[in-house]
Amino acid sequence: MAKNIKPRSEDYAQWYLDVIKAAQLADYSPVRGCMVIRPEGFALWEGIQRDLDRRFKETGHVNAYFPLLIPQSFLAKEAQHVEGFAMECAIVTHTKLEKDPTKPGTLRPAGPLEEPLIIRPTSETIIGHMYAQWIQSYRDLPVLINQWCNVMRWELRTRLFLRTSEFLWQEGHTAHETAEQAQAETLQMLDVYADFAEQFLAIPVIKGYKTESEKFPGADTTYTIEGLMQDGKALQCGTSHNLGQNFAKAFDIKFLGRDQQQAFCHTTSWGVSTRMIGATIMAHSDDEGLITPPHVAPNVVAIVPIFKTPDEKATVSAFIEKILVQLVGADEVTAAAKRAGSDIASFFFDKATGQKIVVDWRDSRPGDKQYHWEQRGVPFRIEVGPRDVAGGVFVLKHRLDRAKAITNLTDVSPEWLRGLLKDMHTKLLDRARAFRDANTTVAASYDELKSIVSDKGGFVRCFFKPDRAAEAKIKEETKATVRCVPLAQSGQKGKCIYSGEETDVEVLFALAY
RNA sequence: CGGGGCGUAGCUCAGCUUGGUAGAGCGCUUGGUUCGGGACCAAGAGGCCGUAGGUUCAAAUCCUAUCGCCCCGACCA
Repeated sequence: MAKNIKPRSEDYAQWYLDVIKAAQLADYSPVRGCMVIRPEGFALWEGIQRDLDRRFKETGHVNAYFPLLIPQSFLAKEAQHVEGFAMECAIVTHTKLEKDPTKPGTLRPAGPLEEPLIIRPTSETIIGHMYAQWIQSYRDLPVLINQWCNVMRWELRTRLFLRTSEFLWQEGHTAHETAEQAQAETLQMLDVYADFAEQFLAIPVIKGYKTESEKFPGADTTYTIEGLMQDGKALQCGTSHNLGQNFAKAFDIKFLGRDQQQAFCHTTSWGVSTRMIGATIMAHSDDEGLITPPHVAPNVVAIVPIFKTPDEKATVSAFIEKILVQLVGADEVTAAAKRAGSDIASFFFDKATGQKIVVDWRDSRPGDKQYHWEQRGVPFRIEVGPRDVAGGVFVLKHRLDRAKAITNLTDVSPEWLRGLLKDMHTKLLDRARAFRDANTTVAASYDELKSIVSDKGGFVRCFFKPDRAAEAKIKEETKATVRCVPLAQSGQKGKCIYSGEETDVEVLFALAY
């Protein structure tokens, strides 16, 4: 058992932090609410970027970059937007520092700006401003741009990856000729996100739309993918907004239409953030530490040699080289030998994704190394000792179920490993889906909702007529919120658990991060 | 911003009540014995006790101020 990780059953929040610390994914920074993403954690983000970016390109989008700083006045142009973000904006008010004569050794701001700048909490406003200049005619549409960047929201309470003051994300911003096109784009990107979450990170998600009280400030409709974490709390994993003509009107994004009339564009925006890393951790990991879904894992296999004498080391090393040649090819083994490196040798298993196989030659005990790679979530470990070499086999250890399998060297090939990785992905997704389904409960009354939320947790599915006041009251009484109105509706009618009125709307309630 | 708690070695903390030469465990370095799931022994490096005042012969310890952090709530991807 891991001695540096608190079990989930004892303290789920501490477990989450322990897993991050043990896997060295992130660290606290000197600035409150901000985190340092360490190499192991950033590798996960790079994996997410790689796969999502491909999906964006495949759906016709291109990347661009807009500035970090936004004129303060921009934020005021869209009424709902101000309401939503004004409270959490960091503001730049000065252009330089100068020595403070009243306090020797300290600096003070100088050169006040005429108009303060805000650090983007999201970029609808500045992008809207630019789109207004770029779009003149229906021939300029659609505009399909994404940007990868950081944003800042001065959060009151922060948690590594799940909610930090500064976070990394991508934000797609599109402009369309018609409402139908904007709606199609919004739903298309929701599908992209859902498919990405399930097929890349093995996180099953529910597609739905947000109620009025939960939607993005300035959107007509906010769609969401909602995941369920192992403690029974929901996590919003990504959002796709149909902004209607709200921002087009606020930023004057107009075009001359096919009918020779000026018209406002219909715009969308959609994003996922480093929160996805938090979701991945919480959806899959166990009391032994991180479990990395195979597609995002920077290292897919860690090889641990076992030896005592120099002779044994030579024997084991030669055998490991055979394994490597069969997995990555002789050329890559040669190339890797030339790369400057530490005692941990690494070999590209897949050059397209950058995923590697590592061999841990560090001077420490095999047990230490097992824990080391296990806690970092490496999908598979291979153990090679003198006894194995004698039999032409090695020990394969599965991170997911911690199973051991004696494996013949002759079975090893890239297809063999790809099969293992694919199988692990399927098992992870199935396990998470089974958990989600087992923790989705139907409630027929408000009392049932209350008892499920407080006793069992998870998603509570029920008939509910979305209503701002009712939702506020329910949140006050149960802390649960409407996570979404699932797109998959039964089509039946029932009584709203709160008002008792007949409705055909079914929603999911849950406690949320 | 309300309510709690805490600032002492890289980390987790003891010492403070009742002032008197700075401590432990983990981690780190070196050497040896080890090595198939977190080894052991020995030696060693590492601290303006958050910061600034005050009381005192003497302050990590008492007093005052200040800064910062963590937890619980309100806000949120």
